[in-house]
Amino acid sequence: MINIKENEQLNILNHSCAHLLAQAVKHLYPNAMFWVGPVIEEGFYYDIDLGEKTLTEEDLAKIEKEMKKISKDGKKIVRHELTKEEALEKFKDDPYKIDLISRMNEDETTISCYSQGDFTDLCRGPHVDNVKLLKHFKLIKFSGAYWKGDAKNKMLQRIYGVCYENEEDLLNHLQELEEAKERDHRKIGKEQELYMNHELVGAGMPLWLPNGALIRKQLENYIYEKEQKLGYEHVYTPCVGTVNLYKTSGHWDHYKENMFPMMKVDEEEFVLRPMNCPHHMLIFKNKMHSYRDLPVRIGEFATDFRYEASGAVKGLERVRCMCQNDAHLFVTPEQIGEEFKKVVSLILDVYHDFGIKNYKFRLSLRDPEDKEKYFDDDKMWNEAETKLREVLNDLGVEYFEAIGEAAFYGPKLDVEVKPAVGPEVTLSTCQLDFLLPRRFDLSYINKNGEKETPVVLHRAIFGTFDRFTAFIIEETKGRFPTWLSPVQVKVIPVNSTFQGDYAKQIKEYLTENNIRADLDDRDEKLGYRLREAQTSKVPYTLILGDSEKENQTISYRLHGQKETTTTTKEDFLKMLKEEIDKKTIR
RNA sequence: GCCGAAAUAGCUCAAUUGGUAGAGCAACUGACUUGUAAUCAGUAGGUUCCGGGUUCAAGUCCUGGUUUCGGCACCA
Repeated sequence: MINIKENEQLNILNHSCAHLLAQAVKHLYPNAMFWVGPVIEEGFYYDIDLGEKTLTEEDLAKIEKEMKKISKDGKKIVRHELTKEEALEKFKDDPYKIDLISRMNEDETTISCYSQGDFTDLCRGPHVDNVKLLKHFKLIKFSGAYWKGDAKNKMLQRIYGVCYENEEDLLNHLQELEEAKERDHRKIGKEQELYMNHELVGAGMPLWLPNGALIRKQLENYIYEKEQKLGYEHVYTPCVGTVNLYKTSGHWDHYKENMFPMMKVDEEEFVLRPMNCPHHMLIFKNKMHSYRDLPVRIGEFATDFRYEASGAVKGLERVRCMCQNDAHLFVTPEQIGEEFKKVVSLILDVYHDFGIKNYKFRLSLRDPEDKEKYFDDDKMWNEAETKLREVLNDLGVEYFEAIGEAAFYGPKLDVEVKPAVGPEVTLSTCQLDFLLPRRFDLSYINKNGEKETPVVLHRAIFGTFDRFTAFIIEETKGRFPTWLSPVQVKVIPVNSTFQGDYAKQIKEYLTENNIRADLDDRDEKLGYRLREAQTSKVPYTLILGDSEKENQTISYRLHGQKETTTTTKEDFLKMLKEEIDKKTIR
């Protein structure tokens, strides 16, 4: 999909279209007041105060119609400058504009406006020079949005739209939106019986069905092997902990609102755990460590519970019960760089295996002004942030910095990906932490026989298995690579009466050799069963008839292909095994 | 949590102003015995998300809740 924001022509077009939208809204709702109408990757939006009025689908259609009408009228778009005083006078009844005008810098003497026909709006521009150039647009959706993005403020109404230079591009865009819906993991999750939800279980509490559970198990095995080879030690720890555990870690003060509420048993207070760091800290503390032992890498596939806002839960992507691919790395200060590098390399390695290409590294830093949110120790923060930058620059990894996105205990590197539908999410993360080891009074003995506090790296390569599975469903559009497919081979006898035994025999042969094979010897036409094998996206379909039986061969067809290849069962198995071992992406 | 919308058979969806809840696919039964993307016929399947209300009458209207969807806010 084209990034409209980064395409100069489309950027101007879409921003101009936002003004056209505002003008149309003003015609239909004269009391409407306007906040801002920026261009975003997928088009534009405008935040509008419509007073008591809330929009409907029909309203959207009306607005669009009015926009077409204004466009046809073909008024010129004219830029003019106002002094601050003139602007304040002109928009004196509009608190939103006054807010914008009052933000003018000291050195700015005038503020620019754009007028088109009967409509004028503050704007830096640039714009196209006539509304008639805005022809190929579509209003996509509308919703509430907080003024200035702050939940404490009033909610305005936001209308999203998109504009292109020609009808073909617009239609392409709309078609891409439709196609994105087709690969939404929630749709495929239902079609392929990967997971389900039930209102009795609760929102954000997915139940993994056999097919989904199988995929997840493969992912677990895959990353477990990788981590073992890299010197990780895996543990199991309880999903419930005392409140004191989280008071010790400091999480209680920062996140108790987002935890499932405390439960009291006799005189003890417990919570469902929202993360595993405290447990792993205590495991480290369980014995003395020499600097020679470090890094110590404690890994766990750990189930956590977070009380995500009701409006935030989404399929497998944002849930209230999740399983983290978690690990805590205990290192000496000198080892930070090297160990951080290893984590980034592991991320790159895994993404390569899965063929993941569209991702962004985000260096999440604290907002130094926000003393509330972040642990207050400037030296620690500066040290940590410098260290991460150093390593990233050293590795030559492209990244962007995000102020105010850090964890309360330290900066982090996040990997952002875009799901089929909805905003970007974090997949992998690696966080630097000087605080937690101190709070748990962790130590190791250094070269000089002195106690020293280790530094901790929190990291999750898959993030959570839930979210990673969601992502991989969308990446593959439900056409999983053979090693991940719940069913790898569908065995179909041409006629179940005549070749059924042979098919059964082949199916058994594959099953005994650890291939997930399914026999479809139903009394249905071959075409019907083949069609079903194709639509269910099974990687390999075996077709066994009289000629295969006589020659003791098998004929197979790869998903999405018409051609059939005939070979022996031994050669077929060998080929399959090789493909599965290599974890080849189809 | 906030602003909207939605919830009907296992799935995808119908049901006019409030007036007998239907279809396709799937399932089951039978016939057909099949060589590369849907054989035919029949059967069964519903407290219309859950409470409460209005009405002679509610899938439809009102109301409280749950879940889902589109955004916003949040995301250790």
